[in-house]
Amino acid sequence: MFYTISEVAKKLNLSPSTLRYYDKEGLLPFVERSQSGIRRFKNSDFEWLELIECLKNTGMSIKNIKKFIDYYMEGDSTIDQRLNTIDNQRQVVIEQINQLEKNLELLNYKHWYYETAKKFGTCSVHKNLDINDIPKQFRKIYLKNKQ
Amino acid sequence: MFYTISEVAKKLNLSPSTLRYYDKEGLLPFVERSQSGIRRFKNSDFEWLELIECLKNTGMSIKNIKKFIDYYMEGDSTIDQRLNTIDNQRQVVIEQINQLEKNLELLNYKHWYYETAKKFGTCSVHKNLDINDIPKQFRKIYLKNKQ
DNA sequence: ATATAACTTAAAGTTAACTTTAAGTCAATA
DNA sequence: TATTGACTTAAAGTTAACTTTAAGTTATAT
Repeated sequence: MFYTISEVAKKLNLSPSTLRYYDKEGLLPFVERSQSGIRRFKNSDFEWLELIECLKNTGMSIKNIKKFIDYYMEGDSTIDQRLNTIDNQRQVVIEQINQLEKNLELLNYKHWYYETAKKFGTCSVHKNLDINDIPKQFRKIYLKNKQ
Repeated sequence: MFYTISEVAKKLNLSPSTLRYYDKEGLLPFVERSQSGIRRFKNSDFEWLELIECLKNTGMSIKNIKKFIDYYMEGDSTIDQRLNTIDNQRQVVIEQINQLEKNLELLNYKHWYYETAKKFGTCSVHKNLDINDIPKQFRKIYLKNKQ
């Protein structure tokens, strides 16, 4: 069972030209062609595309994704390098999640800040707020911002 | 207490030219200047810079950050819009974390895949693996990839 | 007073990751 | 057989977010 570039693009919510660009950059050396040069994507290609999307979405550059694909094309002698790349990226993702959770805390604080301001009709309510009016989880950041 | 652009850059791990670029794009209208035109950052400016970094790190464009700052400069009449922007971004971040956690699952699977391949010295070990050799959490994705 | 290091602006340059365009080929249907 | 729509490549264009450069001003230490 084969898929055309448009079918694959639709499935992955990419544009055909993006897939052609990936191919040009060396990310899809395993994709076969018909006699006349048309790309014929197999089911097993989707596993690769999923990994490429994963690496891309977690911030790896096209160039570094290509390095990984190149390792793959080299065969079993590069298992170590591929394991390293994966483990590296796992750490990257863990760090990204931690960072996003910190960002979310700040946004939660700002949500409370503007909710409160909305209730009182003015941001100046925050100038004379008692510490007990502030939800516990926001007290630290509230005081830090007051300095 | 005032800070120069280099001091602020150092504290935030940005370059001075990035801060000047942000200023040019309208992100720092609250930063004061000395008589001779040199930027004088106050302590309260750091709260803003922290929020700008937060919005930037969670994917908001400079243009949309500027919109938020513009709302702020307009005063209390824009509390609603600012609350909306914050709530929107909270949803964005929650979605990003969910996505990253999915990505991490795939990377964890690939880690196991290459760890196993490393143990056996070849990726072809995965061709004739029994279902019981596969950690439970990876069975679904393993079978999906096999098709 | 002078050197030096940090500041200023405006404008041009860079980079990554696409996206579009132009010109052409191929396959299926009326 | 002719048209239509999908495919192809190469190359140029786009966009966001910086980054660098050039030319000049200011503040501080000797």
